[in-house]
Amino acid sequence: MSEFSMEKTYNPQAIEQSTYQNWEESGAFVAKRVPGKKPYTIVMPPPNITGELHMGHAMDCVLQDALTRYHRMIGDPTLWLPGTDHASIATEVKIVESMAQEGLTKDDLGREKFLERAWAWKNKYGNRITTQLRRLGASCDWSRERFTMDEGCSRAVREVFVRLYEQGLIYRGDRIINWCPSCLTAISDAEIEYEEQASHIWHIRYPAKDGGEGIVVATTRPETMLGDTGVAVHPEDERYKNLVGKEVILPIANRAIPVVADNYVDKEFGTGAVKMTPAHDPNDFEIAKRHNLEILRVMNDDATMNEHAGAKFQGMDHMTCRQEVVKELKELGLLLKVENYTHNVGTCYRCDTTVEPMLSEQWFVKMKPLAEPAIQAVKEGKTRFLPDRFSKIYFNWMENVHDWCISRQLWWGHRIPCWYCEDCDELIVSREDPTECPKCKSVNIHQDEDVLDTWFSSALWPFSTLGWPDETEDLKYFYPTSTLVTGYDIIFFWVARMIFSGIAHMGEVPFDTVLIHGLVRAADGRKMSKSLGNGIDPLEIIDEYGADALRFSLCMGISPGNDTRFSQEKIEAARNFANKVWNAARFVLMNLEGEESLVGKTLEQADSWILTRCMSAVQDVTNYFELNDHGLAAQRLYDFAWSDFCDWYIELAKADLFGDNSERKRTVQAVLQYVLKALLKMLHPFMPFLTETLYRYLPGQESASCMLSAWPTREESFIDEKAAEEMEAVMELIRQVRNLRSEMKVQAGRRTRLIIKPAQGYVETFSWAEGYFKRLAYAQSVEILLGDEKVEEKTVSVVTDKFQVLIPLGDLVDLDEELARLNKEKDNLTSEITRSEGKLNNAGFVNKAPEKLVELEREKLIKNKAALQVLVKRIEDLQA
RNA sequence: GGGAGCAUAGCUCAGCUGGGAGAGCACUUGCCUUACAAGCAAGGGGUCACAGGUUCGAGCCCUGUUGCUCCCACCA
Repeated sequence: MSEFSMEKTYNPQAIEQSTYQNWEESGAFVAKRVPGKKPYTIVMPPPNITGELHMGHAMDCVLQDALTRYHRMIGDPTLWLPGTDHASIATEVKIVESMAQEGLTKDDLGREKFLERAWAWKNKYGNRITTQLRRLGASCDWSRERFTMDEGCSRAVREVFVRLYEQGLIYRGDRIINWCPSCLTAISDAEIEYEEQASHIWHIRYPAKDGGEGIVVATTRPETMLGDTGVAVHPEDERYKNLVGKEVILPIANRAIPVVADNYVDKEFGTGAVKMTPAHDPNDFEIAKRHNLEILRVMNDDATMNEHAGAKFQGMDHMTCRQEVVKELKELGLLLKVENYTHNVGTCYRCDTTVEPMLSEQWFVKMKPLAEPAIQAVKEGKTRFLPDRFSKIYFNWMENVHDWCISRQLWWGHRIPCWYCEDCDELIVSREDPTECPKCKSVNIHQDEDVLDTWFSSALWPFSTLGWPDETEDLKYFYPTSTLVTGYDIIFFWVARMIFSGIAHMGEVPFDTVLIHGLVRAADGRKMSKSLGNGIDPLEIIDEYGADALRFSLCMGISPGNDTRFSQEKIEAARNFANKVWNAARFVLMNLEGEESLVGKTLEQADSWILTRCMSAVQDVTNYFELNDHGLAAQRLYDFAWSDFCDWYIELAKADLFGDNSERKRTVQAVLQYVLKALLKMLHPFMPFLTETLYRYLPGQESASCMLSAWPTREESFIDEKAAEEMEAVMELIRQVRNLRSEMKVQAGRRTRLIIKPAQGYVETFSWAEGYFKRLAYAQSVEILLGDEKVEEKTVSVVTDKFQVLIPLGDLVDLDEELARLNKEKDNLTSEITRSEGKLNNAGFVNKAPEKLVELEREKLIKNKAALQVLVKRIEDLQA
């Protein structure tokens, strides 16, 4: 035995940082273009620089890293491109918050100073994030790291904006947009979250101008009536036919407004009459356009009422105004009814403030022409979603998409490349910053104050990061990318937009496969969130349990697209597994004497068994990686490592390792080495630190780096099903003996004789396995009985289709108990036989089931019948 | 209003194209057996939500029902 020494317990802290540094410095993460060879490419969903990484990022990162490492090992030129996102609104909100603690506002600083702060923020948090990714073990190509606001990405943004503008796909116009009164910016439809709120629906009478009853409208936002410029009814509504074309008086404001007929109105809902507030409701806006109604905005940007609401309400917050309006209507006797009503209220996804639909001049992307080819591409399978059900979500969104509001009244982001001429009103959209108006040559031009929606730049990520609009070598080689790994929560925000952008600007979809994963939830199933305070910091977990344990716990037992819960038990189980692998390797390494090859070795059943199992694991794990199913791959490895390799083969190997047959010893050393190496390689995508460390301890020249080693392949010559099956029989006997001893409460250390009567064909098998029985089944001696000899001693026994084993236990044997046990066994066997016979007597089964299955059933029946015979005889003997 | 997911052991979840229900944790029992007590061995525990249907055969496919979760949607 060598002087080899490893800690008894795996200590990840001791190795992780230096291992990572070693990888990174070696340049092993840097992707190389290999002409003629198809690359494997992943662009990392860039984390926001708003703060720290959370568990969701960790999961996303780990899944990508596992795929990256797998593909690197199977020999693909592999690129995993990392980066971060400026996250315009989210970051700006954070910065404004931090400024508020110093008593500062944006206006105190001014745009320039504010942007200085923002860049400082970016440097701080951007670095923090990349550090965190390194701690997780992310093997991404840092030499290609990008930021959505770096020079290249900004150039791409500008190019796309100008192109789309030139193609008429970007336009500026007055539309109803979602306005966040707290962030003071427009936001897109996708940035709204709906919350169900208990509220009321107010029924208000608008008297007729000619003094008649007028009309009753229903509304959930009474304060907006101040901006009403009409009332709409259904054209076929008999109740209101006589009012259409006439005017009613808008109470409080005392303005006369027309009643119009429009098909949009639902006769059945409310009173069947809808007040029209075109400046504060998208539907009303559309109807107003059809009927040339006036558009009157009554709210300021901060959701207070403006001068159009009337002197009484001007400057009042709209919710206060609501109360006042209701009060006044009541006094006027025009408030007919107040009903309880719950409805969905849109809120800002960044600050949770209720958004107000408002008329505003903004920039938009015309979506229809972009969406159509994007729908087509996924329908044709050019990009496939995994799991497939997410393509439905994608289609549903794409097919109903509205024009995309892309301008934001913020400072942190890509400034809109548009200038206005103050002299001739010319609008200049340009790739280069203009110095004068191209039309009137005036130098009095100023740039649009707004920035672009943050998703405008993320939409270009798969190609802007590779150098577009330049035709770089990277772009030509790595685009389109292979797999996009992301959570289902950003399919609309991001995935959909990347797909149409890729098609529009590259002429090709950006990736083959979109692998969607679920959310990481807290142990109780709730979402991890800052407001609940139940978030878990991945770094804390790494500090305590190690990165590999975290990684494995995020992969084990997950299924594609489904949420998973993060719990103490899971991380501990993963940590224990890492420790198990560590110790298995420690044991193997302690018992090696240099490299030992399998070439020329004579394998015994146990060796063939583990090699056959190993090949099966190689095949399965490879297959699971190809299917992008991390959960199954991790599970398969766990079982193979723990059950097959540790619990069985290492235990079986001890007999030879500690024995005096040097040839056997060397064979077992070779097998242990081979299987351990294969195991470490397959585990590497999940547990890179542990496997890399152990791998480098292995003797042999291939062992410079696990990360750069070749993925194991299925070696047909190692597969010996017959030997494996014999070994299974031996293992079965060992289990049965252990079971019997346990049931009989045999003292743990007590050794006994084993008397084995092999079934036909198993004589050899059990003869050579004597050593294993001694070691693993507490046998003092093993007797193989070939005939029908009666055993006179008091024994307990087990009968299976492969053997009968008898254990003389002297006083421990209670004859009645043993008989009862055997009779129970007999019942089991009998019912098994009945079941088999029933199946085989069923013409349907015999004729229609696969032949192989029928044959198996027949064999089973024959074996069970034989076993039953033995059992019956045994019972008779005992009773005699 | 539309769509999706989930329902399997006490808990958390696997279960590939249908062919005798699995893991981890928890629980019971016995073990410090010279890799590992973060361990070893053995064990208990499940009408696979419910009702129909297809099939020789259903946890798996089809229809419906119930319960929970989520997403989308401009009904005032």
